[in-house]
Amino acid sequence: MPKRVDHEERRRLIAEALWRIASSRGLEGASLRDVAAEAGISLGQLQHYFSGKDEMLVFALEHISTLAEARIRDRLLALSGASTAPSPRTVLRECAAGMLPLDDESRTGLLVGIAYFVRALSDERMRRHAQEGQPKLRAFFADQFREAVARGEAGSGLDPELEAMLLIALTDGLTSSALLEVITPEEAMGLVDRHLERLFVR
Amino acid sequence: MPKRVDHEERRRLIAEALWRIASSRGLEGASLRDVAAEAGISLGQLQHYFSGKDEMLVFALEHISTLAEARIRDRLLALSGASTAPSPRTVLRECAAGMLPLDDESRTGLLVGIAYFVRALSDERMRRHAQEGQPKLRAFFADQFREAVARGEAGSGLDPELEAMLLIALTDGLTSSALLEVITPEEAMGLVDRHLERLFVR
DNA sequence: CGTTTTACAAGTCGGTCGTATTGCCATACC
DNA sequence: GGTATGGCAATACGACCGACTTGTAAAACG
Repeated sequence: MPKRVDHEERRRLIAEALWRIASSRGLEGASLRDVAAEAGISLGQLQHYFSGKDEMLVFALEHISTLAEARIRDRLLALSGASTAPSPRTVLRECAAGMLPLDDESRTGLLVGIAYFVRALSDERMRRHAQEGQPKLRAFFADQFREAVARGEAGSGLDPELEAMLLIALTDGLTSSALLEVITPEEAMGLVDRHLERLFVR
Repeated sequence: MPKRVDHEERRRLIAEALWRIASSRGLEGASLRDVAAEAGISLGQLQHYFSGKDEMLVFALEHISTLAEARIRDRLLALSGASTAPSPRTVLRECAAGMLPLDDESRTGLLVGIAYFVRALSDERMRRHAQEGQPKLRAFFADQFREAVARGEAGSGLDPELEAMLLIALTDGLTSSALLEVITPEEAMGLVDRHLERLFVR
């Protein structure tokens, strides 16, 4: 055998090349040849690491959602490191911030996510993947709202599950507007704050 | 010349065939041949009515947004016909309902809209089109909120412009979730009601 | 040291895409 | 009634696409 190569590492490299293309030209506009060129490798080499286009797509999706999750997790860890037990409101704000296209990295990630979202709309198998992530996030948000109510930081008339869905939908919608440049990412964040301010007692 | 044909009528017919494909397979999956087949005509005939694919796409987009607008307008007219001067809250609720995928027609329209939205993300010219619609809707929503504040039906601390953006973003986000079948359209409508209930005084 | 296995390159294949070309038929007009 | 013209069909073209096959070099292993 020739030099031993870390397969996973190479696959990640290729996935990142795919993101760069998908975020600028869309997922449909990312051919195997384009991705290979973007990654600086040959088509043959790319095919050596993925059995087909579908496998590459799925791998890249799982990898990017893992990264996005980690990014938010880091954000939360940094938060709970500073003071003891951050308030639910702060946690929710920070999560929402992590879901908005506030920097180039998350912007790229969101564009890629939308490309997959579109495919999920007409692809049964992809839809399953896309549906999996949301309940987990919703449960986490709901927990935060529950905690807030328990602490008396939010009104008791507040339904944690419903508010979780509302906040997620709101963030998603603001993300769309921001990506379309109808509003700026900063305005989007301001609107999230506005929404949260209404939910939590002063 | 042979039999005279209503060009606009034919173009609309073709546009509707395009929607049916775009709503099930996405815009990228709609080739001229597919659209022609769906419309029950030959590729040559389709080409006779559109100078190229781009022109067909733009026409279909303008046509569908016109229809969606008319649908909501009808809804509002039916509303103001029943009683005198419907409350802003009712108007906003009805608009939001018109923007959600509550029936098959609006569902198809939204899927097509998303297909265009995606293209707009990476296509400068399409983005202009997409950006145009929102300010008008936002201004209308803001007017409703202003009216509500003036009538004393909503708290005076409410910023009409911000609330308009929030409601639009929320509706968009809920639409995405509903199309992905993470929530049902009825749940989406319920969440809009929940949001509106918080904004308006009881 | 020879064999096997891995990493990669290059080319080919059938298919589909948007577009352009060509031609025929039917009709309206001079 | 010839002819110009609009409606439409058929076909071809060049550029891609994803998948597959083949060839080659190099490193690990017996």
